[in-house]
Amino acid sequence: MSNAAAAGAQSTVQSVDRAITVLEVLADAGEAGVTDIARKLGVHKSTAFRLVAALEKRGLVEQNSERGKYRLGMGILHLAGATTASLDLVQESRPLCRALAAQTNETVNLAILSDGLALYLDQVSGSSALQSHNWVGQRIPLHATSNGKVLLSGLPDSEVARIVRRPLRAYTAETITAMKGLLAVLAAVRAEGHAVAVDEFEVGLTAVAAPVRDFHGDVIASVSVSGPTFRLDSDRLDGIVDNTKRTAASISTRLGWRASPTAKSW
Amino acid sequence: MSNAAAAGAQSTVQSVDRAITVLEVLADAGEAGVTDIARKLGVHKSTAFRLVAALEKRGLVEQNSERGKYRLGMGILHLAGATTASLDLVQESRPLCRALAAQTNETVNLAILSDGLALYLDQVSGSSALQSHNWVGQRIPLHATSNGKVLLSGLPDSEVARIVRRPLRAYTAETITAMKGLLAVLAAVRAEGHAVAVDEFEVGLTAVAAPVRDFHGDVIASVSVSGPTFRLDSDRLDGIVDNTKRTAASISTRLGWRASPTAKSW
DNA sequence: CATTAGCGTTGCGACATGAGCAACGCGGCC
DNA sequence: GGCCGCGTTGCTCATGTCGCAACGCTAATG
Repeated sequence: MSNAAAAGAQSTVQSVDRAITVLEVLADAGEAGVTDIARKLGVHKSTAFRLVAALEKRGLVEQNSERGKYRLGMGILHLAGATTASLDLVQESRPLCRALAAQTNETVNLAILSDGLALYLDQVSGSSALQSHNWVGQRIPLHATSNGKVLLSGLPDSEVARIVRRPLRAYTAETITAMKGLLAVLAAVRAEGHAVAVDEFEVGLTAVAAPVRDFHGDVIASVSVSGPTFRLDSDRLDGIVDNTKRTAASISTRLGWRASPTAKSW
Repeated sequence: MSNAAAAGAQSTVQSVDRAITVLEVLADAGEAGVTDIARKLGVHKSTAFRLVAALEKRGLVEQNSERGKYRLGMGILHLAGATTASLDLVQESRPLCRALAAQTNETVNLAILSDGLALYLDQVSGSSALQSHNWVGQRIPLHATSNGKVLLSGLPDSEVARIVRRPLRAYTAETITAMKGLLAVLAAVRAEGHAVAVDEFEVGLTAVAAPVRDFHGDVIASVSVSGPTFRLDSDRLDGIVDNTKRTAASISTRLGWRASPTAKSW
C-alpha cells in the first residue's frame, strides 16, 4: 500500500514500526490527538487509535483527560531507567561521578554524542541534592555547552562541521555562533583536556567538562560539573577543572583506556 | 462482549503488545537472546526475532555484537527525554495535592531539597478559612519539619550529616537538636514511610509528610499536610498519614515509580 | 578432529489479525 | 439549534504476521 512513507528499508513488523512512530511523534509534539497522529502516520484514524490504545494499556503513553490528547507516559521512564542501568558506561562511572559531586557540591552530568546533540545519560546532584530539573534523557546543543564541546573535541574538524546542527543558535550573548570560532575553541579543548562554558547556554549557568575515553583512546563521553556562575567563580574553577579531569581519567581507566585491554567482553 | 467495563483485556494490537513485552523483558533482564525472549513471550523463536528486529531498526533495542544478545537502546532515552520534559513535578502533583487538600481540609505543600534546606514548590490550601501564609518559594530547615525529615530520609546517614546545616537550631522546645536523635528519627521515617512534626518548627503547627519517588526509587520530593496542632489531634492524624502516603505514592507512580512488589497494607 | 548442540537468522505458506470503513456519542462553535 | 470535529467502536475483508523448518555459524563435546 502507501507504506512508502519511510522510503527504503522494508519494515519488519509493520504494527510495531508504526507504534514506534507514534511514540516519536508524541516525543516530538509533546502531545497529540488521535487524528493528528493518524495524519502524520498516513493511516486511518481507527488504526492510529488502536496503536495508541495498545501503548496506553502498557503505560507507554497517557491521555490527558478522559477524552483528550495523548502524550508519552511513565512506562517510558521505567524503560529508560533500565536502559541506563544496563549501560556499562553509566555503571562504571556512577561511583566516580558521585564522588565528584560530593567533592564539588555541584551537579555532575555524564553525556554522550547522539544524532548531532549531547544526550545526558546520568546525573548526580551535589549538596543541593535534588534539583528541580533532571536532565537525564535530555538532548542539548553541542556548541553551547561544555559537554558538547568536549564531545566535539574528539572528532576531526571536518566531522565537526558535518554533524553540528546549523546555524549555531545563540542562546545567550556568550554563545559561540561562528563555526570558525567553535573550531578554535575545540582546538584549545584538545590541548587543555577540558572545556568550560560560562553563560553560553543559559545566563548564570557555568559548566566544566572533561573527556571520557575508551580503550582505543576515542572520546566516547563527557563528564561535567555545573552550577550557578556566581558559585563557580575563578577561584574555585581551577580546582573543579582539575577534579573533573581526574574523574574523567579515572572513568576512562575503568573502561580500559591505557590499561589492560581485559575489558569485560561479551 | 459489548460490555465496556471488562473490555480492558481486549482491544489491543497483538504485535505491539508483544513488542512492549519484549522491552519489559529486556528491562528486567538487562540483556537476553532471541530464544530467551521467545520463551518468556510464549511465542515462536522467529516471531520474537522479528519483533526484536523491528525494535532494533528504530533504535529501541541494540545488540551487543554482530550476532549476540539484545539490550535496550538509546532510542528509549530519546523518548525519555521528551517524557520528562512534559512531566513536570509541580504540574503532575497538583491535581493530587488538590484532592488531598480537599479530603483533609488542611494545607498541602510540595517540597524538594535545595542547598541544605527544604524548598517549597507548591501549596494548596484546604477549605479551612484559617490560611497560613504562602510557603511557596520559602526555604526552611530540614531537621525541624516533616518535609525536611522525609527529604533527608532518602539519603544515607553520611550524606545527611554532610548537608544538614549545623548547629541544629532549636526553633521550639520540641525541635530535634542532636544529630544522633535526628538520624534515629530518619531511620523510623524510612521504616514507616512518613514523617510527623508536632510543634517542632513552630508551636501549634503540626505537619505530616511522605516521600515522592522518581523512577529510580530515589526520593525527589516530599508532600505534606499541615495545620494547627489542635485540629490535627491523634484521632485525625492516622487517617491523614494514610492519605498523605497514598497521595505521595500516586504522584510517584505518575513519575514512573513502580510500586514495590510487596502487597500494600490497605 | 569430527560431531553435536545451541544460537541467531531467513524463505514460505496458511491463517489469525489488524486495517479501513462507517457510524456513534460527545463537546465546542458558529 | 445545527454544525463540525473530536475520540471511540462493531464489522468485514485481505493483509500483514506467525509458526514451521531449514540454514550458517560458533563453541563446546566426544
